[in-house]
Amino acid sequence: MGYTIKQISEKTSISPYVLRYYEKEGLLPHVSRSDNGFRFYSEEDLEWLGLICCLKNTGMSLKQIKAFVDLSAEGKDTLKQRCEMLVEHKRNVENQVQEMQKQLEKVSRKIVCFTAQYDEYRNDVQGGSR
Amino acid sequence: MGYTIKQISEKTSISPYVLRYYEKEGLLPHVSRSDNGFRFYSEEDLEWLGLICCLKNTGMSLKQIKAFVDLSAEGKDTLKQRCEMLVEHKRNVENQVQEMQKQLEKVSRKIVCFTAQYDEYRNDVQGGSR
DNA sequence: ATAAACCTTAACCTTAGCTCTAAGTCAATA
DNA sequence: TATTGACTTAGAGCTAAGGTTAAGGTTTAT
Repeated sequence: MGYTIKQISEKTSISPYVLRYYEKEGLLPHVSRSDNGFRFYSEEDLEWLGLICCLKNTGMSLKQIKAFVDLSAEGKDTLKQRCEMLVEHKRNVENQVQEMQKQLEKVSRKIVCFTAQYDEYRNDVQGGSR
Repeated sequence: MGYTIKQISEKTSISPYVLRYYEKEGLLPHVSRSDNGFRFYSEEDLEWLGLICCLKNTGMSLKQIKAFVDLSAEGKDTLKQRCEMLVEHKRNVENQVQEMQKQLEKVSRKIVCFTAQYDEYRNDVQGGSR
């Protein structure tokens, strides 16, 4: 029932430095402490961290994540707002992905073009089959 | 038949500073000069710039782009290598996109979860329909 | 002759996200 | 009891990437 910073670090592959840094920056508030003052992470903290990572992995900045966390701290009144935030983030990422795929199309065309040039070059220089 | 740095800047929305910077970093070599020493970009330069942007937009670092450009400078012998480079880049980006979509799935689930919580909250607090 | 557009070199800036150091506390172990 | 090791804090420093600007100068058009 609860983990040390090291255990969380191992579970998440986030270094203790970063875990403290995230907490300091307000991304992961309410982490409780043992009697000795050591951080003591609950299952809930671990879940939060999961969401944070997920947002981070989809390109949300720590600043934006903090905004989200701050809203959460205000309680259920902000549920709708938070929901909208996630929806918008999702939309943004989807757009980025789409844009990326469009650019990838261009890369693909370049590849075709380069491949053709290479084939031609092979024929020219090495006279054909190999 | 050729453009000044300003014209290229307008065509590409890349600032003159950045155009010079790219050139200095070797991303866009061979830009010729007028008699007065001013840069004079050819259609080919413009095309190169297009490829550069495309690679950049798909997340290739300037360093990697330079590596690609350097290979090009070595002539047709490196055609195959360049081709492979593009193919690998494409594969990388596709993987990233896929990973992104996986993470987006998680976000979607969170949204469902938040929406449910919000609905419940609405019923609780405001007694139902609105 | 004055301003606009360009040139070069090289220093500087910004953002983002860590990463580490120093100095100290606490608990278990030799 | 002394040492080791896991933790604590505040705050400085680092890295990477990609610009951006300043200073001082030349050329070309009005």
